Amino acid sequence: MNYWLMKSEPDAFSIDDLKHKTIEPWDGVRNYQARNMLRDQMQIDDQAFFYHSNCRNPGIVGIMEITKVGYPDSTAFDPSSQYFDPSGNPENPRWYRVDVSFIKKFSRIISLDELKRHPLLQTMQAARKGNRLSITSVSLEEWQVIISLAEG
DNA sequence: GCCAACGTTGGC
DNA sequence: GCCAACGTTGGC
Repeated sequence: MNYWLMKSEPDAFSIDDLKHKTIEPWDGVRNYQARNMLRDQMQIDDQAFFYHSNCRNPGIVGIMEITKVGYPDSTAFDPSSQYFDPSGNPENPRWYRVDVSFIKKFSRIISLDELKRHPLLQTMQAARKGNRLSITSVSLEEWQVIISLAEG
């Protein structure tokens, strides 16, 4: 079982949007490192923190789970999609997505500032300065610390 | 293969 | 809106 952190801009898609859907394809990821995780590493029942980025109060807002392993992201082949990639080729898909589903929304945001300050979270990739990767892995230890912050 | 120019992410 | 920190592109 793996743990992840996945970013979304709440103006585009928030934890409250996810809450109202049974299954949601996590599409539009156009970065090779993140693609490799989507395609090769994520497994059914893995859990992921939902992170609100590029907003007034960035941070972790809840939990979701992976409900379908990586499969081609068809938005890359759809000219009407904002995620259309004109260099793409359906016979040899470049971009992948997984399906996720809502587990819970935290009663408070675990802010980026709090992640950065916590002594046990200094190793967290998502909290490092300059980090732009929209999907990062989370260790079991980091996961448990954050869960205790959210539930404490 | 190098690297300058350019584009994007995302905190602030 | 600014800009640091990347990732990508393309000339050479």
